[in-house]
Amino acid sequence: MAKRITPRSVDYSRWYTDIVRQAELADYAPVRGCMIIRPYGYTLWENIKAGLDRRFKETGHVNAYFPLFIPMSFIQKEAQHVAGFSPELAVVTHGGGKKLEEPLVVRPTSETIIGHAYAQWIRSYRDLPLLINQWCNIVRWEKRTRLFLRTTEFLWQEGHTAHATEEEAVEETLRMLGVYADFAINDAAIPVIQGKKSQREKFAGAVDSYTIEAMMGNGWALQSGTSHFLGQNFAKAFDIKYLDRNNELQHCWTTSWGLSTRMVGGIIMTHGDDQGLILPPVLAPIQAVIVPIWRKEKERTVVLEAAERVRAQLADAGVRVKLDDREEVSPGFKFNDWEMRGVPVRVEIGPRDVAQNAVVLARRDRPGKQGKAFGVPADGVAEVVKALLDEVQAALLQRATEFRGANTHTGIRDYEEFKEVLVEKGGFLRVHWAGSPEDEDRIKEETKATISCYPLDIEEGPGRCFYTGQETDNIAIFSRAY
RNA sequence: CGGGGCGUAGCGCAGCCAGGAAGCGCACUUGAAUGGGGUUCAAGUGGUCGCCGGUUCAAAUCCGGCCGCCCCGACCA
Repeated sequence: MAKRITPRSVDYSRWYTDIVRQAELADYAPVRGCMIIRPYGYTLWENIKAGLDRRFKETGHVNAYFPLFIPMSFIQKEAQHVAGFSPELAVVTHGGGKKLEEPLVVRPTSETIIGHAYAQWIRSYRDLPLLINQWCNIVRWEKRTRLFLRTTEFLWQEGHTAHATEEEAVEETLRMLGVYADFAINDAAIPVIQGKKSQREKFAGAVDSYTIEAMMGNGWALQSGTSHFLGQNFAKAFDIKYLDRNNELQHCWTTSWGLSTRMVGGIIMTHGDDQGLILPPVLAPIQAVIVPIWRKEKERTVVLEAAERVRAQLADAGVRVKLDDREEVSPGFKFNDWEMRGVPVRVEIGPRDVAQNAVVLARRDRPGKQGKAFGVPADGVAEVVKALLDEVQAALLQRATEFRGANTHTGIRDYEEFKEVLVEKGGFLRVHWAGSPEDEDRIKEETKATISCYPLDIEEGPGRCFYTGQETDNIAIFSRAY
């Protein structure tokens, strides 16, 4: 078996691509920048969807579907929006063999077409708030693409809400940011920082953009979900108005928030190691895999019977389990194969185990013998496995949190030190910041680092900006970013 | 869109400079033995050499054009 993963230390991008291809998450499509999401990768996405969708419903949102095609004129109604998205639009100019009167944009996001609908649906304050989400595909003509992280077409959800007051809309924006953070931390085991985007990095058309930022295994930041306070920008562009209690016509305040298949890339780069993928149990398509081991034909039968009993026991307990009864590959091969695919827990059953009515359990997050428990009684193994899955879930979050802590640098006093730390250590540089957008641009040009966010929770007191020397309360996190 | 690299079997590559029978490793198929950390042996299957054109008796190889992919930059979830 020649399947090998390029070690992270040799080439981090190749390591990433190797995992995506070899774990069969996705393949390149015949069209540039597009990907085929394979069943294993798609099941992971389905589990992400389930975790988010449940949270959306719990917070009062409902799902709907809006069209893929958006009239070009819609995109042009909001000045910032059109400026931001024009370069990456895919446009349909012909239909049914004829040139269209008005070109249709393949949705790069749906604020405009949803705004159009909201303008018709909303009449009175009694219609508010309007809380709708949609799951769909998106097309943005990106110059440079990478599987899951940035593809020409991707899958996501986009929530779009309309509110009577600014306060309510801001509250919604932050509530959904919190929902994303809760999902990332508890389901994906990815510690994230909730923060505000700099004006330079915010969504085209938003008043303020908020983000959950995660640290990848190479120290780079990944914006893993965003929530936008849109003010009245789109309400004004699309005439989304309501009559308030005093019978006065008011513009609505709107929000939008999205999380995409990029999250899959985040999971890979947060947890994976040189053996391959490591999936958090809550989201893993297969939570436990059973590898039977035998020598002789007689052993084969009893081992497979025992393995099947364990499989049934786990399945009944609600564990997503697979019995790998392939005969053409050796147990050793299967160990490596499932490790590469990131399955959190492996159950090994051989003749010796059957003899003592026991199994061997191995956890993916601890390689080799350290992660193995021998002689686990087969009766009641389901409870043990479930507890182990919880343990692995917690351990992944803890490890990622410690990694982020170890690679977050504070107390940087000046620009020289900033550059030195960035080059030598990388990771997040958490600094006092009072610079202008132009300063931000200059730093990006000189160091490639950007402001990944202004974190919302700040323990630091006032301090001196490392760049301008000004006294400030404001904290920024700089880093290289995807 | 600029810089670099690469297109030969499913994957990774050699062959090209110096034109003359399309090869190697892995994967795949079949059989046998094996099976507690990437098993071994044997026999097989599989190719419009990225595409189009040119030179030549003869092109994977030389010449011209085009296309695609990967990496690095400017732009972005």
